[in-house]
Amino acid sequence: MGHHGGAARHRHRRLPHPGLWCAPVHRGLPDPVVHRHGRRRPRRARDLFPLRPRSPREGTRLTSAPLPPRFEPGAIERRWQEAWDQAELGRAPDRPPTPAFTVVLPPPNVTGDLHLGHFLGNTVTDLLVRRSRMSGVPTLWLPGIDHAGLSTQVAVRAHLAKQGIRLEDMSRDQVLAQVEGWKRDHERRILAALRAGGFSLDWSRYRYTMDPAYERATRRAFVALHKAGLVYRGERFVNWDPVLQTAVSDLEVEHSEEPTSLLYLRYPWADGSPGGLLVATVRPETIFGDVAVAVHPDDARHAAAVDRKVRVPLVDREVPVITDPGVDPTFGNGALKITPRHDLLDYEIFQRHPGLPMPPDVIDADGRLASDWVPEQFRGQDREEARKWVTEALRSGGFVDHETPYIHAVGRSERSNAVIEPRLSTQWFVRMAPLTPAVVEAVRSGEVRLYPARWELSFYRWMEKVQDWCISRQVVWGHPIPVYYCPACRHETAAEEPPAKCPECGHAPLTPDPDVLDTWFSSWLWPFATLGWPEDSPDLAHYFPTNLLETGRDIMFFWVARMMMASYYFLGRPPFRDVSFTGILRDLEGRKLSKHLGNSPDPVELLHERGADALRFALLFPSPVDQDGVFGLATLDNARNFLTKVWNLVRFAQAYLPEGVDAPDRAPILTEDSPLENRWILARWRRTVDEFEQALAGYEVTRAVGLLHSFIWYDLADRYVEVSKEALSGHRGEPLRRETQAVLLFTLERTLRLLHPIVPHVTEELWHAIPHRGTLLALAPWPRSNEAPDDPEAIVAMEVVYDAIRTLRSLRAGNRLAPSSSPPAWVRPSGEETAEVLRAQKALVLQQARVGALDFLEAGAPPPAGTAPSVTVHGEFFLALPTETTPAERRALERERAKLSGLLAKTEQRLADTGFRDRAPPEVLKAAEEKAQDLAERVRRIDEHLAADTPTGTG
RNA sequence: GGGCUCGUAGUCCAGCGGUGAAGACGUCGCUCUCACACAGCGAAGAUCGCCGGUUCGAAUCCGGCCGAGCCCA
Repeated sequence: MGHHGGAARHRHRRLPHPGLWCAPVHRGLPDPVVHRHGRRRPRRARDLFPLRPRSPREGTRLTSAPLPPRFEPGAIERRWQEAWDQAELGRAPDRPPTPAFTVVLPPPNVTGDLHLGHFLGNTVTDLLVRRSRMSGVPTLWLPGIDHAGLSTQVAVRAHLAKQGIRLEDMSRDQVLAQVEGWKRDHERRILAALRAGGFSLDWSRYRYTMDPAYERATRRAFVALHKAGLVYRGERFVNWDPVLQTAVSDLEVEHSEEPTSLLYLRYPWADGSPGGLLVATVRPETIFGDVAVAVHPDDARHAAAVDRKVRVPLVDREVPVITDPGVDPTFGNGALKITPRHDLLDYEIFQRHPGLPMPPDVIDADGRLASDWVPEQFRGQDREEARKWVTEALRSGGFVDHETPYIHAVGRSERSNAVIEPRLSTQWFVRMAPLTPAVVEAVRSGEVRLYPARWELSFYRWMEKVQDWCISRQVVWGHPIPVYYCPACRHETAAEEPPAKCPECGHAPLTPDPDVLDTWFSSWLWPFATLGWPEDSPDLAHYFPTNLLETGRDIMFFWVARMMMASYYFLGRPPFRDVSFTGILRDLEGRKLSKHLGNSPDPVELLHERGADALRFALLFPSPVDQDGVFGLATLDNARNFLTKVWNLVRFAQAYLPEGVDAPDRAPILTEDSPLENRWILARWRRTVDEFEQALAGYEVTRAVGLLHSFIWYDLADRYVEVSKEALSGHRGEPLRRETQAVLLFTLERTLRLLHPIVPHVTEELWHAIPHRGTLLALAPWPRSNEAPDDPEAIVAMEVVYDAIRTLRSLRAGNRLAPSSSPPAWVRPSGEETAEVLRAQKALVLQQARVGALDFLEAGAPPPAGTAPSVTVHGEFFLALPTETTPAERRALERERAKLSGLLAKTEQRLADTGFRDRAPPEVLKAAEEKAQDLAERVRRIDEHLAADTPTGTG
């Protein structure tokens, strides 16, 4: 494997690492269900209403054996991953017949391993990608990795240091060999992790930022920008990392506030007059590079000092006192020493005063004092160390007037944590200003949308003040800068291929630029370079612009913004339509999950312990994707419990579905006689699909997953299954049994399809355990809500029924009735509609509330004796009690009364308010009036019950 | 210094102008009822950070304060 040498020849059309994860690849699809334990399926039936008889040609699979009682993810996940590979599930067509849905994977850095954040982003993407694929849209999710130049070299450097080897002591080739080895190792681990997560990537299009074609694209971009004058070389202030000895970009510097000491130094007057000028500094070690002392022109305190000369302490060099508006008069004493090579502000002031001499670097590339401007005894000392020694010397020389504690803004290199040394040096830069307008306009016009949209503000703000981007790095690992210098005429040539001789003077050979490019200079081409740019490739035509970028907002500026710049510049089009920012995962203490803090579990380990599906579900379910989310082990337990629930739901269905059932092609046609629960579950399913889709359209993944979760658990499992058991057992007649089987199968099968993009493995397994059509769930058509009928009345009616059931159950539990007892109950419905529903669904109430009878009371009829009452929105319920009303029950009634009369008072108060009557919309007014009536009625009834006091006997 | 986000039951969070403030974990009862105790049923638990304003009406909008976090200099 090693390098992707093939990349240059044709586009990759092979699994990148055969043998990497697929032990022997199985030839066909795996046998779906070959479980050994479990009960034998009961019953047989044929001619199922309204299913058609099974026809053998249609690939319908039968339940071959019951599922084991417990869900064990390990073997199942491996099996289906192999099946998907075998089917080349992720592979996008070369010539998609219809517009495609494209996502590029943010390429993980070969620096390290995947962390949970990657898994979160990938799970969200896989959800959308699988859904798109099932919807019949040609779908491409393109994987790849990033060489991550500087950070990988730093990682390898640290790794070698542990063995006592200094990277700096190795030759360039040795370093490259080391880094290559590291890359191969991590690439293997990253790819194995991606696969274990069940992510349906198109491995045939796998890319690497250093494969030859990609390198060529990077060179093309550089040369084109160079030609356009947007890439230039110049001596500028850069952020210098003295440990890694390279320049880094502004974004790679992390700012923090650190305590230090502010020294007030007395610079003696050059003419020998007593006293001197007080100059405050936190960096006394740079004193040797001073060329002036500056004060603000309006600063009256120092007016007399202007144009005089002072002596730099310790070296006695004479420097002028100058004025410059850039001086902050509130800092220290208002006098600033000017060290042009070691501070950006000083440099700017220096440039406005042409008479000043340019000093040498008094701090060299590795952060040590150097140059003949530095007294011999300090040369070679490290900055930190030198600060102490110089301070000491200043003190003993009597130059320190006083010192104060000071909070200093310090920039540290993201990679080495070394304090950044601002340094004047010759580097390559990208001119950003010409690249930003198209990008800002894209977001403003909505051509590119950010989710959540509130990040747009930070986006604009950054764009407005973006500085030129330093892209040269003085390291080994990376894309060489494609510039060649002529030793003879000094001409510099930027070219995609090394020129044989100097195009100016014909001299040969030329000297290549020794530096490499910032990693992001290749990453910013990712969405189109992976599709074949700069070639006019078919993939670019079919799959670009991409539809979605799912990434962390920590790289919004590093990557997202820059990709947009590159894409608009090179292709004149956006790189993607939607950008969805994944939240940041936190632990229970609210800390960011990070390797550094040691609070970040290894996702691969979790995955092996708990299964990919559980991990995926845990990441999506309680973790707001657009906010930051909390991740803990409780979350994983939750996920496991849910998956077990689904598992058992299918086991239940298996047990009640007869042999020989065909897959549900469409929803069963219900009739006038169909029971409420069948109408209801289909209507609920339909509504769930609608809401699910709506949530996903706005990338509200958490909400979408939550909707499905509660539908499955509370509607399907808790209610429908419980209610339909009677019918499924055949106790309500054969036609109803067949209809209920059909409804159950349809709902379950379609729900597994909906759930599949979230937890693909277990749903694939379960789908194969029930009648279905097709070879893989992953390839089954995406459900449409209108497959099931809309039936709002059924939904309302079921709420009424469950209110009754809940009320009666509560009375049972509150009065400690034996579970086996089934006392009679009465209801006085609050209205005719409720009465009608309850009358029609009486059997359902009896069964679910376990009451022996439910009789309806007339409006004026006295409450039955010996009963416990409860009053709800839908009516008064009475449950016969074996004994008299308990004090506990009386207390419950009193509490209910207090609550209701409180509400009533509030509502009446509102109604009495003329402002409310005049200004509130009529429907709100009406609702309030009805509510007041209802509350008053219920309070009155409770009062009746309380007044009746002791029941007269047993019902 | 500039900007952004978040403070809702013991914990995590939903709701973002009119619903008796949703759910999950945890807690407390009762059930090992023939898919599931990784479960079911029932119950308790919240002055929606504090102060003021706008409005007929505020958890929801505005201002201030207090607390937590993030980003940019």
